[in-house]
Amino acid sequence: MAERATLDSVAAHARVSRQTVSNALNAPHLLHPDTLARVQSAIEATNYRPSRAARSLRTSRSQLIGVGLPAAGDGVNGYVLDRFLHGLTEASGSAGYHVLLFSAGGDEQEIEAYDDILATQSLDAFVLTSTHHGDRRTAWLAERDLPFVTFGRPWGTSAGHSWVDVDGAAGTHEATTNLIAAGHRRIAFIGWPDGSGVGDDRRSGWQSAMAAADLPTDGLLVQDQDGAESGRVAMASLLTASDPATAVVCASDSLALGVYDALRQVDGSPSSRAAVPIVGFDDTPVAAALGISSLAQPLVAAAQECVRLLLDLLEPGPDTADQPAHVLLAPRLVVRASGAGPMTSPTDRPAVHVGQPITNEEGETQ
Amino acid sequence: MAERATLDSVAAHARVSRQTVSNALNAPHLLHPDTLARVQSAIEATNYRPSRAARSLRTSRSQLIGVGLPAAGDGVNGYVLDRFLHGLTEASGSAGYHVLLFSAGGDEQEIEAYDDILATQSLDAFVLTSTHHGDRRTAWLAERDLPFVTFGRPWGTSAGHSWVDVDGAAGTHEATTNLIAAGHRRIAFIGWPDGSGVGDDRRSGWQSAMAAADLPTDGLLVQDQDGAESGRVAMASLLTASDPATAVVCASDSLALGVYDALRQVDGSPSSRAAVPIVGFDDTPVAAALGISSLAQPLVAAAQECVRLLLDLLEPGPDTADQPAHVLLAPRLVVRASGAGPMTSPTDRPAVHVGQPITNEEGETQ
DNA sequence: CACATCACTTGGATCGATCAAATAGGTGCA
DNA sequence: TGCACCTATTTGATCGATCCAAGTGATGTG
Repeated sequence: MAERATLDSVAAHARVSRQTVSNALNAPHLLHPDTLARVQSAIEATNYRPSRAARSLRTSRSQLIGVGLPAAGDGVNGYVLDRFLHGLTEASGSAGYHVLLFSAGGDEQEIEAYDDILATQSLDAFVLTSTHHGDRRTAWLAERDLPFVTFGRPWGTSAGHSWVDVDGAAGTHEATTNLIAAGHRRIAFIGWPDGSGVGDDRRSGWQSAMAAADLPTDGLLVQDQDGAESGRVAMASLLTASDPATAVVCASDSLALGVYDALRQVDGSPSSRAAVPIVGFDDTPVAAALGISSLAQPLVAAAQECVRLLLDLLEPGPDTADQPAHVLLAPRLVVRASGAGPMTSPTDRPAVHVGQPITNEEGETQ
Repeated sequence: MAERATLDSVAAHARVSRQTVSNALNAPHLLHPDTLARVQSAIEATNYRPSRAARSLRTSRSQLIGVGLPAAGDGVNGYVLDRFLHGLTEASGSAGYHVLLFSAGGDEQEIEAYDDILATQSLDAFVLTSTHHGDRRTAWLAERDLPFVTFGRPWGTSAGHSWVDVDGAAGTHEATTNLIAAGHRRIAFIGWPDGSGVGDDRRSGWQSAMAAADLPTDGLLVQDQDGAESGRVAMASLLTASDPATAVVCASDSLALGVYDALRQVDGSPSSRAAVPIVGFDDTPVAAALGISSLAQPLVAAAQECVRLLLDLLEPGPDTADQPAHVLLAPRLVVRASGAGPMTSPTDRPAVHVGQPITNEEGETQ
């Protein structure tokens, strides 16, 4: 294996000076076409690639973007994070950047990591996930003029920075409207306790859709911590009500899984599953496996937007706005349940009442 | 905000030379205790941290470890990868390293990324996941003497490199033995088609446990691609057999989910769930949510081992072995199902027999 | 013909750390 | 006294890129 090629070795090979080779890469318009061609073939021949360390030292830019991994189980679930990281890696890669991970057990610990990174000048920018009320990280970063973008709105605080987020309310609104169009009137929402920005947002979409159709929501809202067990309990209570729900929108796939389970408990026949349509959130493999409808976050697109906004900060062009930008993406409703049309109508199929294990063979009509 | 502290500025502050400050960090034993203390307080006062770029340029080490993100849905699932990345970030962080992501759509694309990284000298080492038969990546890296560790055995090829893996066979063996001890005799295994190293490994543990107890396995093995639907179909066929299974061990939680669903279809009452104990693999949130037993991979420990082996390669000590090291970790059996003892005995609860009109596909037995 | 202009190319200094070798000061031993 | 030796610290060179200012011809212009 030959020695690593350097700027000098390439220059010698092409019979030009160091700087000319450098220009061939960074400012090709300065070179005479013939020279450029000669240098490029020399670069090719020696398989030259500029040393990241040297370039970084001189330019004080590392071409690295940091992402704090949220503590497991906190906020974003593994599947969502995984896909987001994928998108981020791809998008930043094609812009010449790489993604660096650092662990972030909590705000303070994460800030400590920022401090270290700032001092060692090892990162150009940050992407924050799992924004929440009273997030101290954004203020810390803003104070020091470090470029960053958050995936998630700055709940509570005013937005002094750029962010990208998925419009949860629009998603649940669409899902609910869809169910209403299919004839449902008693559509329940199972979500999280008030106070979590994301949860409140998702709930509000359901509320607005119900309000827009003049449908009452009394007895249709259940709020509990995330998890299948919560969904199970919630669904059980919704079914025993005097005027039970005929469809359910959930703030997460975990809750949806619980709901699915509760419905199976009432009636195990496969066809009746669709009788009470369920809509989850995040479109995880679980939803796909069980045939539950779900709202898919456009994670790759979100990641691309994050990178785009970061690049605006890192390499501002002439037409780059000075104001921080905000991007809100709509989730996509993935309709599954019984492979039929948008949502099953309750007029076609009787609503499930508890106590009587309805054996409904109806099957996949329509 | 003050200027970034450099080696020189700290030296001036402590009234010593550059090199002395450098030694205070890298070779403290060379300094006089008094000098050391003086320098350290100067470092403290100026919040000095060595520039990564400069250090990297001089030492030609980046303190970065690369991890190729496997294409989504391929091999490792998001949850497992997430936890592994967490562990890796933590473990390498405490060793002074950071984790860099790069996308890897396939072997070739990944190798291209290696080439780039090699040329720019931007990474010190690699961690590979999702090793498979005929993996070209390891050979490529080994040829060029690049330090790397795989999380996953080198299936098929001989092991010329260090690796860490989870002993799937030991896990399924333990689970099966446990079920046998609880009185089960007809224990099925639902896995993947022959040829995938991981799948074959997990199957073999069940086989050896059955053999050790002199139990026949005829009609108890079903192999199909991963996914809940496969599990559902497999379980349906197992139940309709003349001598049906009373317990099931699965190669994945996805399959286990399908099995769970198929059992609910037969009998929806909650207590009967435990009648046919299910054991999944990976201990994902789905298993936890549904109360399915599962084999948890010690991902944090695996990540720590990966880092330890990498450090042996990167910073060999006097007592470091020259031979590549292999670490095999045992998964942990997480028993859930009905909160009772290890596994439910079939004598306590009647096994589920079918007889109902279930239309079965007669599927891939063998 | 001198001089400014333009297109292209070059050499020197620099980023901030580490490596290698040299220096200053003390101690031991002949 | 003289020389070797050890400790503690300093000086100069270097890693490989980019920035900056200066240098070379060729051409156009008054």
